Amino acid sequence: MALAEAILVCLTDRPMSGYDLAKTFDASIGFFWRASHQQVYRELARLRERGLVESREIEQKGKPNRIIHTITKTGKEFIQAWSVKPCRMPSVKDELLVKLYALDDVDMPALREQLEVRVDQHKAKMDAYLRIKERFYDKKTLSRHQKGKYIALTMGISNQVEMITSFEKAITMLGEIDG
Amino acid sequence: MALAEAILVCLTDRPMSGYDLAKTFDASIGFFWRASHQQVYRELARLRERGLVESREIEQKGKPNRIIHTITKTGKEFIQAWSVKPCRMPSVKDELLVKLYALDDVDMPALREQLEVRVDQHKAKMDAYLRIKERFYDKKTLSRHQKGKYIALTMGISNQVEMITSFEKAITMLGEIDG
DNA sequence: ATGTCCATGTAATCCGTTACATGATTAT
DNA sequence: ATAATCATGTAACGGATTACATGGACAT
Repeated sequence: MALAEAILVCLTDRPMSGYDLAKTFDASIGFFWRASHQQVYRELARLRERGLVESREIEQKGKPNRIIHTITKTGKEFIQAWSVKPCRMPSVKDELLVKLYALDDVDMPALREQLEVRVDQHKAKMDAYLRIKERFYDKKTLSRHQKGKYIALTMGISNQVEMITSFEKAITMLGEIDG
Repeated sequence: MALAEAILVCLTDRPMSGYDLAKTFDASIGFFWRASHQQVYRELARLRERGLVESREIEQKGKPNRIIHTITKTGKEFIQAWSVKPCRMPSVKDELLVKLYALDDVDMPALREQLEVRVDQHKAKMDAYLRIKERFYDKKTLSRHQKGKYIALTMGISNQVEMITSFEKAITMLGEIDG
């Protein structure tokens, strides 16, 4: 239920359209909270109803008009209040680990291939994060505003590294069983 | 959408009641796929309709009757087929990282406390995993059936370790900003 | 007395995914 | 020609969460 909050957080940075938001949920903040464009549009409608954002249409020629959403004072109070509330552990749901867990009843070559695909996916993510880190966050000049994003990104990177090494180790351990 | 599969995987181990399943989704397999007892009961009804499990009631005195679910031949074929299909990346949703990301608009002492709570939660999880590993999986005598669970558990542990160190690092980095 | 364990579920609501829908502009 | 980008959404479905509901046994 933190989609509302995540959207408001994005809007504290600058006013944005639903389209812009959908894109940032596919990158930057999307590394910690994913959402599709449909979810974003639906949630924006709700936020508007609750008075947490204000929206105005901007005419464009040759392109569809944009609807720019701005966080309201109530919206800012809302995220302040949210920030103090304790939050839950993220729920774990990893189908690949379920397959590993079920090793006995699973097609082994297929599983091994899926593990390798997974390693590659984590490598791709890691590369993407590293590129962003190098491009946008020069360690010497970090404003407080950037700092949080920098720390979160750093955690994202070390998390990917850990995933890569531990899936690779899993592949080795599998090899030992029937190799 | 892998709850059905996760339940079937549990039932390959031994026939179980919904209550038993709900408990294992709160431990063992629940480390990789969480589900509440309501979800389990609903999914069991569907699996029965699809002929993937068979259920029979067992009378008890002094306690409510148990309904024991057994995986059918069709059920076993179903998980074989599932095991070959590629699976998705787990979706990331971590409210605490969103708060870190939004550092500028957040109550700092509250955030720091939440980070510390989080470190403790990961430590508790790690301890729980380690205890299970020691109790049930003696490295020298691992059947193929145990092996997958052992590898998955090992990954769970190193994942927790990584979380602990990287959240601790985040706390240190936060301290540097205004300490 | 109070609470926890056993064991089953229903109902309501909310969140997430998939598919559908439009239509001009720009790049290959 | 074909596809991607910009920009907005709706509709249907399914998964997840929260609350409600029952009722005996047993421990503190």
